[in-house]
Amino acid sequence: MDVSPTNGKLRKKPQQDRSRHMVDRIIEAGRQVLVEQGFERTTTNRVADKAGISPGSLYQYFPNKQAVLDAVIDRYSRDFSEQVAALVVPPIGSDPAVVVRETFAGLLDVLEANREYVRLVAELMPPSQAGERTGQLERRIRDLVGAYLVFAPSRERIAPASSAWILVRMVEHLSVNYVLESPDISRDQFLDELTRMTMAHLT
Amino acid sequence: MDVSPTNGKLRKKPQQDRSRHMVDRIIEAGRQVLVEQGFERTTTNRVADKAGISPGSLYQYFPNKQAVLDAVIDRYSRDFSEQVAALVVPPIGSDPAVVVRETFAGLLDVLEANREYVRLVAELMPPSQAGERTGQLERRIRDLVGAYLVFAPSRERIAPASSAWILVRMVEHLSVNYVLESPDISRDQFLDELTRMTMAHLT
DNA sequence: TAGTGACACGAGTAATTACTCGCATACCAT
DNA sequence: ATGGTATGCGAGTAATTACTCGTGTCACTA
Repeated sequence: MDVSPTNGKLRKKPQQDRSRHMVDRIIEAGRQVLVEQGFERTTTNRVADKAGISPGSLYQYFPNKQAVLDAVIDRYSRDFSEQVAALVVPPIGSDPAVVVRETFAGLLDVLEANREYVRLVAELMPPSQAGERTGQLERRIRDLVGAYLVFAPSRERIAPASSAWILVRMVEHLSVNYVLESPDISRDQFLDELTRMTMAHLT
Repeated sequence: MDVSPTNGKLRKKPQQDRSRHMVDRIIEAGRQVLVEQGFERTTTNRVADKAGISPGSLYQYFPNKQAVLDAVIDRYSRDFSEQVAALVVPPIGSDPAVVVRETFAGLLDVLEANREYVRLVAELMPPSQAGERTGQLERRIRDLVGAYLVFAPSRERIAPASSAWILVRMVEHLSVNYVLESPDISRDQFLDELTRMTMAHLT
């Protein structure tokens, strides 16, 4: 299993509709195999098989296995990123606690709507790709938190880098795990606690 | 790479000193390869090579590859568990915030002292073994948190299962990541924030 | 319709893997 | 010492892997 640092580029640009459709089928098959069989069992042959094509055809457009995986993640994260970005709606002047809570509620919605993607980057992908793996989720959430800080009343702002580290990680980890594990705790209660801890963390 | 559910038992009990020493060498070699090369590159042949023995000898005592990995984790976690267990020293009547902070400080010490083990279960091991993986760390920390709750003043107690879920995950994830990533945030500040958020979470 | 390049195929290859087996050697009780 | 048993060896095997290449088919242009 070659997990070398690879570009996610296509080897050749598909020019006919037929081949564009094939690239699509490969990515979709990659997603399915990844989700159904897990990372270890995701082989190029299996992906080709699932897509109903030959291994040779797969390599016509993807330079290597990693490129296929990258393409799968790419397709997913595009949607996800847009949805998270759309959450940044700062009603200035409102009660900060309310804004925080509503933002977290929105985040939870997005995570739930993208449960499969979340599971993919948080569970299925091997830690060897951790740099990229957590980056995906974390960067988005950091943006979200950061965007809030810009508009938040100054006394609510947290220290530049250090405390943001804590906040981002807490929010990300708790939210992701809440969605993935569906623990025995109501959504409202979860949001309450998360908000309360966040507010306690803000100066 | 066969990652099937396996027992961690030895195939044969070593009876002479010579062979007991060999089992030792294998486990130690397994640890080294795991840490130095990562999970993907940890093969039975490499472990045998590192131990300076033949692949055949490895399989004299270990039924399969997984058993070797299990043995490595086992050896580590024994130490770790004992150290965490030793942290449960409840000075009743003291200021709860102080007790919480000191307990977290102790936890941080233990994590730092076992940084290699923490990295192993949190980063190096594949998520496919997540059930066991996070279990290792999480169970210990849950014990720690739970033990505190027993002695805490009743008004500080958190709701039985639901809120404990949040608390345990927050403490575990933040502490582990603090130790692993060594972020640009002082130990005191980190402990302050962690304590404050925890106290905010307690009723 | 002929021709040309894009496309698809799938058997094949070299590398790596976990694991075995027949045989040699070291140890120990008698 | 001698026999038996525990120990150790390492070449070898079957399976799996990522990836290639020669061959044939398709679609578009002239």
